[in-house]
Amino acid sequence: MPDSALASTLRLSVMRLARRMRAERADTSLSLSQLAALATLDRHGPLAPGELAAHEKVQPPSMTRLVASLEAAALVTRAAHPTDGRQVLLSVAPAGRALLQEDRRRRDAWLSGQLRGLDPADREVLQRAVGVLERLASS
Amino acid sequence: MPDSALASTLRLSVMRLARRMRAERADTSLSLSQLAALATLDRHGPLAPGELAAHEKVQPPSMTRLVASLEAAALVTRAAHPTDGRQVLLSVAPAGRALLQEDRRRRDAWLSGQLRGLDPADREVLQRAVGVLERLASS
DNA sequence: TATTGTTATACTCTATAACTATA
DNA sequence: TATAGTTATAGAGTATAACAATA
Repeated sequence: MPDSALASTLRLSVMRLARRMRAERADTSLSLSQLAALATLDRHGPLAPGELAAHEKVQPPSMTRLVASLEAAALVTRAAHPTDGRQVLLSVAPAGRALLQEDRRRRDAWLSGQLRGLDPADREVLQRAVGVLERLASS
Repeated sequence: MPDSALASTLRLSVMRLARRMRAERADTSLSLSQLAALATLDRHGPLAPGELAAHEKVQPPSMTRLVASLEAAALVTRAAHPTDGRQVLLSVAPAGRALLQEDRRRRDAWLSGQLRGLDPADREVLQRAVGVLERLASS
């Protein structure tokens, strides 16, 4: 199989699987943007709105609105910056952390179930492929 | 590696790679919705707007607007239904087909380039993983 | 004067509800 | 009366421009 054919089939299968997994969380009350911002805040620890906007590749005004909705849902809290009065520090509230864990658990539950239905040989193939996929994604 | 751990790492790598590939077509003038509708019309052949809306999982009024934009760009053409005066049949115009091919070519070009940079052993792993990913996506 | 964040406003995409034309 | 499609209108989500507060 030449690279071009492998590229086409790999692209299609990855895109389809991503779409399938995304569909598996259709019942969450948060939008993907809100969930992504919350997850980033959880990974990086407390961030200012501007920094969070930069991480999420949205403009500051968009992040203002996004954060306001997360705050209204009591998923993030805001605190004054210790030295710079202009800045604000956002943190994930306990309820936000719980929501993230629940969301991950639900998505992984579906995929885990699918994986259990595979031949051991197929699981072995996937396990070796994961590292390669990861390298492709970050290149 | 237990299924749950494989599930987590597989989910992350697939999602990241999908995002990376999507980013590789940021310069196309069409939105993802427009491109998807055009591709579906290309795959299935002539369809009525309502059928196309059902395929794309959007409501008919949304498809009306979507189709109008594709028509304005001369990417699809519309024809009267032979027997039912209420219906309309949409087809991909030559320019639409050319655009689809160009879009696929550009995305595969990026991925092909990445694949050429891999060890032969890694390509072998991917080749065997593609089938498994495809089965997961369609389950 | 520069920087951080917010408010005001507009655009895109999609939805539901109401309307028109044909069966 | 039922169906296919369109138009009218509204609600997310994100953008740019203008503004307020602090450094």
